[in-house]
Amino acid sequence: MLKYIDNKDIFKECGIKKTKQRNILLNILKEEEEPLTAEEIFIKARERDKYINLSTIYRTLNIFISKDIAIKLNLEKENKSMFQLNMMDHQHHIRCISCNKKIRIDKCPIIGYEYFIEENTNFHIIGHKLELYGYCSKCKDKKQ
Amino acid sequence: MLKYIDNKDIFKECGIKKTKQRNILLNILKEEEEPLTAEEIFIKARERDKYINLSTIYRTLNIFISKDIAIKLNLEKENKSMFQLNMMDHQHHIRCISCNKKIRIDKCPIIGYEYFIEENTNFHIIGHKLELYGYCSKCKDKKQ
DNA sequence: GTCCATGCAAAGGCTTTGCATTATA
DNA sequence: TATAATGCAAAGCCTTTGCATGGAC
Repeated sequence: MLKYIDNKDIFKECGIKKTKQRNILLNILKEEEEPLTAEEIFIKARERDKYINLSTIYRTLNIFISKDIAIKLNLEKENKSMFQLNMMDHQHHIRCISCNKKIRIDKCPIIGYEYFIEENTNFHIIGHKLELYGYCSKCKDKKQ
Repeated sequence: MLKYIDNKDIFKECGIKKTKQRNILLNILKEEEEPLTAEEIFIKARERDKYINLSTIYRTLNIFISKDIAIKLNLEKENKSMFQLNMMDHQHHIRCISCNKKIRIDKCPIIGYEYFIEENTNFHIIGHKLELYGYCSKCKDKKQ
């Protein structure tokens, strides 16, 4: 899991430079269980670097997302995005009900929604199972 | 299902006035299977009313959402919201793994995501099953 | 006739971008 | 030293809001 890998190695693996700002932001994401808005991240970052700029936050988060270090969530009630460390161990699949082909879905739509549901139901959510099903591209064509 | 209920009755039930603009917008949502951005709705609406304004679109959609006529989706890749007729027949539950209590989740996090997955996988999605589980508020407290 | 809805224009809020400066490899 | 990252300010885009006008009940 990303959380336990050294920042230096993560940056190296992604081919991006290690900077003080990126280090701070990655630490914040690692420390935080829940998704954060850019502004919340900004506030936390300012506690560690008095001069870090909001545009650096956004630029860095976008790089993290493109490198799959982080994921971006858009909760329904919010009109701002939330960001979270990419929990890479979490996987879902979509299954073809005709030929049984399976493909992996690499982004879980429920992360972030769990958080939203927790707020609304007062449940503490431990996990979920999601199964999507339909017709794969080949079987879809055959049907027509 | 909302789709087959007369607009006039929907407005009456919600206690809002029937206007030409609201009628047009509700028809657009009823006709469309897929979620639309405010701008897409605006363009379609302009074909039916040359003078309808974007702010009316947003205002009306927000009213529709507050009345549960429509739902708002925030897909991860987009930074704008998408809107869709509320398919009220679709339900999920969250289950307490301690006392087995179940509560209904009234908004499905997968609607809209199916659409996104279809684009990325070329599947034609027929449906999905989602099960969330955790500890309800009472059992959560007992544990502590 | 009253109150709510609309159009228009302007403002608000989140996010991105251009450019000069600074820091990394 | 060359290249990439940052800070700052400004712009961009989506969405909301104030206000006068128009329309529904």
